[in-house]
Amino acid sequence: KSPKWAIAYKFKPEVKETKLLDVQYQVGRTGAITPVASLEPVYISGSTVSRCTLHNEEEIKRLDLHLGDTVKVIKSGEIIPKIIEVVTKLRQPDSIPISFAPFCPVCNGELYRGEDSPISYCTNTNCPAQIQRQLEHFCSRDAMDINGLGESLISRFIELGLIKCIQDIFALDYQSIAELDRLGAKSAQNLKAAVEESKTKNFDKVLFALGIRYVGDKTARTLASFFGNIDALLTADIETLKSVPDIGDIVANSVFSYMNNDNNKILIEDLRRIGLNFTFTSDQVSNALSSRTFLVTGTLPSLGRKEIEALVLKHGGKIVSSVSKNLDYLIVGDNAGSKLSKAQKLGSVNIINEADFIGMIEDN
DNA sequence: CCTCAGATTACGCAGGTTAA
DNA sequence: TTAACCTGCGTAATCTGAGG
Repeated sequence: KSPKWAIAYKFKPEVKETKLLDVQYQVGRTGAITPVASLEPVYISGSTVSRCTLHNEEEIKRLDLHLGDTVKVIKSGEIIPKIIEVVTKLRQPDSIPISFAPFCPVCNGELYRGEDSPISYCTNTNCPAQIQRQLEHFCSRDAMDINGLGESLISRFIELGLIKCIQDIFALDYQSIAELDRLGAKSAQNLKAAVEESKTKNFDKVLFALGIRYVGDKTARTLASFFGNIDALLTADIETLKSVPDIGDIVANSVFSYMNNDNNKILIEDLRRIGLNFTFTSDQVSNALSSRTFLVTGTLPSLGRKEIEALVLKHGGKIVSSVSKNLDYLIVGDNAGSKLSKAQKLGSVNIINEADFIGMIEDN
């Protein structure tokens, strides 16, 4: 068995030194506080790096970061910036050690960090940052896919008081939006069309969009197809939830408490009234790919990845998110990266192209 | 207890669209 | 033409849940 670093460092990464200018704290959808380093921009392996995640409090301690420190930076896998260490001999003697944010950087709410968790969470459920991230998640491509309503527009709409909660997305006043700076009649019309389009999304996307803790896109689909509709989920007890394949104690409890929270019940009823889809419609047309797993890497000649992934599901196959011995087929396009080399190394994965894949399903 | 995969959070680039 | 923004492509690190 090869050690982990053999995959991570296929090429010896380029190491550059730069300065730590600041540490900012981001608040995620779940309230997780993530420290991010602001760096003096430095050119490494083909692009300029100016920010770098520090993951959590322990990582800051491990590196023993001080403000203004000179740090060594690499791009892991040629993509993701990482601080590997501090050049301590260049440290100013009076420099201040970085201490983790004592409160939520956005709402000043108390932070909570569990006994054996390295991650701190903002405990204020009304934290504006959390609400903004929840809205972004709801509109995002893999959820309701409301084209045009991204990070910056959501932030503007919140500031203008146009949006306070998910329901408000469906009650926007497009005439006043058309008069906003840098928007116009065309933008407003596009946005309206995108919001309407989202009402046709299948139940699994809606369930994912709600942003229930531990329920990502795959778990959402599992739950949607098992229960079939929201009422079955709303009334499911813990035991029933745990009986679903791939659902264990923690996820079952997370779903149960979401479904039994009064605010969430109101949200679901409002969205149902607005016309969102709370019943799962199977779009499966054949069993040609049943019990086989697929993954796409690179850019395919004619189909987008989302299209391929939809086709796999339609024919009864399963999409996985990483290369492992459980992967049956890797569909490879141009500019494939580390997934291809990992699959070749494993040897057990069938490596195919778009045409091969089409061939597998075309008689159905 | 161990292994694997999913969930979450993160960064960079190219390219398209739209308003100004 | 340009600025601003979004989309859609690529990726890693970390933690943690699920299940053998």
